[in-house]
Amino acid sequence: MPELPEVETTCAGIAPHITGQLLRKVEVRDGRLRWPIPEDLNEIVAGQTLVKVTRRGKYVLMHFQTGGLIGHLGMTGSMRIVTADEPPAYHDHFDLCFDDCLVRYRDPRRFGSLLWQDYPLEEHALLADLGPEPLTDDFNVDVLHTACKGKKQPIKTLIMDSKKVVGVGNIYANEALFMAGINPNRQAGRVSRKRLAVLVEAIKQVLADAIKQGGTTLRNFVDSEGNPGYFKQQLQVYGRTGKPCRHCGEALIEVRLGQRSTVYCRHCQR
DNA sequence: AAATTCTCCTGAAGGC
DNA sequence: TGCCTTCAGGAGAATT
Repeated sequence: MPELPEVETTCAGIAPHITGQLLRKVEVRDGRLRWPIPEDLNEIVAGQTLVKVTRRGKYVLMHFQTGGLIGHLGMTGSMRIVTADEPPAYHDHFDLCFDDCLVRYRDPRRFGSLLWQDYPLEEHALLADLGPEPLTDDFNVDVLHTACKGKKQPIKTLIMDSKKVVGVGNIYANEALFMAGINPNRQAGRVSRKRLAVLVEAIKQVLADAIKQGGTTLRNFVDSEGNPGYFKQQLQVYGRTGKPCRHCGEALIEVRLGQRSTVYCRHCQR
């Protein structure tokens, strides 16, 4: 499942191949994604030149002349560069056909999306209310402290709320909370400012480390097979229910928070 | 207003 | 071996 680091890796992987190129056509084989791919998308964007590729949260933004494509990889989406003679496989739902190559989108569970927005892109409903980027200075202890003030919701669900901060998925939320020594169940408003500062740094570090990992698996990513980057990194808690905490040895426990599996150490995380 | 639950989907994994 | 059920989860929508 693509998390922010995988999206970052995807953007970095496709950008050099398509930046400055003319988009000839959007070839949609199955437009039934999270939201249907707009019927008139090809009419709008075909013939426009790609100016740049950026990322906002987990959204891939392809900036053209009059607006941009807003892509999301959902749970199982991937974008890779292929040549025009490569036949599409099952679940390859659309191609962005540029002059020299195609961006081929594959997504078995179809939780992803492809939408269009005229400039300015941030006016799109999906982008308008997003919180700060976690790896910039816009995400800091002041912002998080304000967001947590008076909140009774668990700290874990708060940091996974894209209106508070973008790009913190379930895996990295688990890992960051372990790194910060904070119990995922703890009410957000009852985490001290000092500990929130530690959490901010943990989130930044976990994501930055994963981007480094993602960078190392870029080739796999483009090749097709290969595990996503986070499988290669040393996960401390996610997927380790019942196994010994790497700090104290106590068995890690799992609970459900907001329908998401939450793993933590009762001893190390308060 | 805030917090929780539901929803989309398919492939993998587990049970018998 | 095969069929069934359960689970995973991003994140907006719906509900409490």
